[in-house]
Amino acid sequence: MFSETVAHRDHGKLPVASIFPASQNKGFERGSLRRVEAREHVFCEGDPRTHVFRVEDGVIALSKLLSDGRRQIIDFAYPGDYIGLGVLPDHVFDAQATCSAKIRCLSTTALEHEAASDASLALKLYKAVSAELVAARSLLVSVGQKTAMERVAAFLVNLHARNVNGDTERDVVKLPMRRSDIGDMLGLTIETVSRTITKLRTMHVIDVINGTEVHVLRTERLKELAGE
Amino acid sequence: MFSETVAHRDHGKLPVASIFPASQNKGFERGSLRRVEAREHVFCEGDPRTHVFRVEDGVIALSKLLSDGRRQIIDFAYPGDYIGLGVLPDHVFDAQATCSAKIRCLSTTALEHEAASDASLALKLYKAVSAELVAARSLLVSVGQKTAMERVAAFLVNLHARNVNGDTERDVVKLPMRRSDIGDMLGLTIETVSRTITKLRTMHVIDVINGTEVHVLRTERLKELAGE
DNA sequence: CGGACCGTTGACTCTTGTCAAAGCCAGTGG
DNA sequence: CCACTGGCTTTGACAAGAGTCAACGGTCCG
Repeated sequence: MFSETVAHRDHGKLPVASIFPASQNKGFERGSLRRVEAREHVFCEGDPRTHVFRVEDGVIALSKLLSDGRRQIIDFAYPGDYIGLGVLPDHVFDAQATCSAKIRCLSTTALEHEAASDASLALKLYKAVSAELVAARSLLVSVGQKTAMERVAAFLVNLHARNVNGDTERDVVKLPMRRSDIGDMLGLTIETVSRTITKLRTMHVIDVINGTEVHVLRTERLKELAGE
Repeated sequence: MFSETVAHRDHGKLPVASIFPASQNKGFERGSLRRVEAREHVFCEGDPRTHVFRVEDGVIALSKLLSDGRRQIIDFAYPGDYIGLGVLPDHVFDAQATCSAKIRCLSTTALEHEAASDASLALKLYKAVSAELVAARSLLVSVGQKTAMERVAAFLVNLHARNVNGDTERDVVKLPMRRSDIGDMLGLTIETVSRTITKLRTMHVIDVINGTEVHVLRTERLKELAGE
């Protein structure tokens, strides 16, 4: 069913920043590593929330589905990000790899048990979720108020700011997801996403290689187009 | 003429809340009460985050502005809700009363100092922010994927579920905000909001008294229209 | 080579936005 | 008491941005 695609072997150093205190971790750092193929689900909405995951490699799309199949991607989780935090017993969204990925699995019960007596850990959870909240609201502003051009530009600026490539190729933004993923995140169709990217190309603001690698030619112009 | 047009961003007049000793502060219990007139700002984006507030009465709209004036309301805070939680030193959105309101002011520094050594308080913060995150993502799904009718219906269902009126008048939903506030939350214009509400009336799903009091006539139908 | 999948492009449709005018209600002042 | 004013909502006519449907093209892989 899932064909074996060739693994990325080139993943560089992983972000060390962890919400789990190294000094007193009860094995949190060593949760089992799991490989997830492109399009494979890590978990679905409604699944019991037995684990929290840290993305080690690849990208995980977090999404919610309507009954008729419409999908809203609420976040992309990149290496170093945690997914599945929260206080509810079940997951409230789907998590699905957009490309081949690796994730570390961490026990929810152990985490919560630890947090109940460790204020600094609880505060780290607080901060992690607060950061997610800021991101969600930022996306909400895009989707609620911006034009297609502004949304796509803001999306690219956002990816650009993450600087996933490290210092080399500062102005190259990889798009490790399909047009449909971008569209489902921005509340646009794949056709509109495609047309908008084409327009950015004709405006010489970006260049696109193989449809997946965006070269930002005019950063400031792109930021202007992102609409504040 | 002393009507409520006090306040375009008059946060310079923000009264300083009294700071209760941290030792007595079980996090959320104390703080001075402040009255906020309709349209008055509690704080603005960029203001130093010196206080967290609990809504005691009325409704506070939390919003973000684009440079050209477009506004996205990211949440309505009702009595019992907290506003201004987070980890950043400054506020990242505006908070503005949609109608006359009362709020309790709580010192940020006292709260954070307390939370640093009290895991249960820190966990409460974690849970409060997690709940905000769930709400923000739910709104994101509406704005990103739903039609105008579905958004308005979902908005009404959401208010209906809060059951602000207590047990009496279970199917009456007060709208203590303007059409422009609803529109800015749902990513619609006031005209579209108005037309959609009119359509719901002609469908006999709701009835509207004085434009501000919605009687839900067919709850199930309204939920269907909300699109899952 | 052929098929599956994805992205691009074009023609056309339609929901929602824009602009404009009228209605409604509350508060005010003659 | 009633006309006037201002803020907000409703309604209508029209425009436009994004969606829909369809065809084509490129790439990967068996």
